[in-house]
Amino acid sequence: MTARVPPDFSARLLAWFDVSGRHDLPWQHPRTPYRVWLSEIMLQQTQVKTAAPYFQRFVDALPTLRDLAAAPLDDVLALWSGLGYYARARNLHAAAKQCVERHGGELPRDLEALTALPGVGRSTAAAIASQAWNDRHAILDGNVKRVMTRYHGVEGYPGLPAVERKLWALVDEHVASSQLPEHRLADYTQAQMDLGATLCTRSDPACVLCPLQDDCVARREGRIAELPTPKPGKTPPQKYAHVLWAEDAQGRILMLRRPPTGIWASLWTLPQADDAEAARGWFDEHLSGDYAGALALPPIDHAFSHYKLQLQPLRVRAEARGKIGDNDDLRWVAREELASLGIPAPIRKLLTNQGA
DNA sequence: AATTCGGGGTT
DNA sequence: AACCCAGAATT
Repeated sequence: MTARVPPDFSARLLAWFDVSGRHDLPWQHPRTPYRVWLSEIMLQQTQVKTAAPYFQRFVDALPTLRDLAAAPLDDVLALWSGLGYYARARNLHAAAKQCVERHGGELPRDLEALTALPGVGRSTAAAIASQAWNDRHAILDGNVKRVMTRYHGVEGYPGLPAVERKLWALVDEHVASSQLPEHRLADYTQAQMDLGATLCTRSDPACVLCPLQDDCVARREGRIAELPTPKPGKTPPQKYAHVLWAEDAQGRILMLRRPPTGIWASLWTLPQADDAEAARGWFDEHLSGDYAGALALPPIDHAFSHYKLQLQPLRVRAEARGKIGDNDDLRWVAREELASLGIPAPIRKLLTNQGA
């Protein structure tokens, strides 16, 4: 299904971008490869409004790729704390080290080398190359998928491999257009994302303002509300766990670092157990105190994309039974120190809300 | 190629 | 509560 691309497609899009695009995003000034890369990683599955303050804080703390590579992982995770998808932070850190070792401390200007970096896939690599160096590569993120499915009337959930394959073919065809000047690939990439984010939105798109409205299939056929095809629904399983909020006489909280893989990898959390008995067992093994007098706090509901988790917090005064502190993955943490640790959002909320 | 992984915000 | 969001890694 090779769809025809009007010769003035990119010209119309760029003209719209010059007037109505976003030209003042934090990573655009200055637009260095490091800042472009960082922004692209932060913006994976994350809206601009959410990522922007994190970006500013991150580059203030770690202004260059070499700063990032030299920083402890805990510092990077702390800067990421609250942003979600923490594998992105670990991959970012690993990729920075890789750039120092293999690419002279710079991002490689090569699509394959970029894709070889952890956390960088085809679309992100193309976004970096086009935005940092105006190289001619097509991206396919959520915004572009939405624009393309509507403009070309592509049916089927865009996350399906077969549909995604069609969409890649389409965006490649668009970017190959001779009407797209060499020096405007960065703008072209940004224009598509801006169009998708600000105008061709999921619900109630502003078609009357769209530079592509005249030849948009969804618009012409009145199928704007049906495209892109929504994700097939499925009910995620409900899981339960208990978390132990143990506090010593000085008001410090016992926290542990999760393993480097799996959920909340490498983040600091409260000790967690599958059920009440296991929680009691963990307490008896590591702590002593008035477990019977523990306070059961209101349960926390947290949703992941593939399951739901309800956490039952139990707050208890305790002291260490053996030595705690000689193990780097389990230690007492003062409240003032919480801000500097990478902590999952629901746990941070629990510790902060129920404060002193 | 298909499946799995995964956190916060919005509606 | 369902759904969305500048996807990548794994199998």
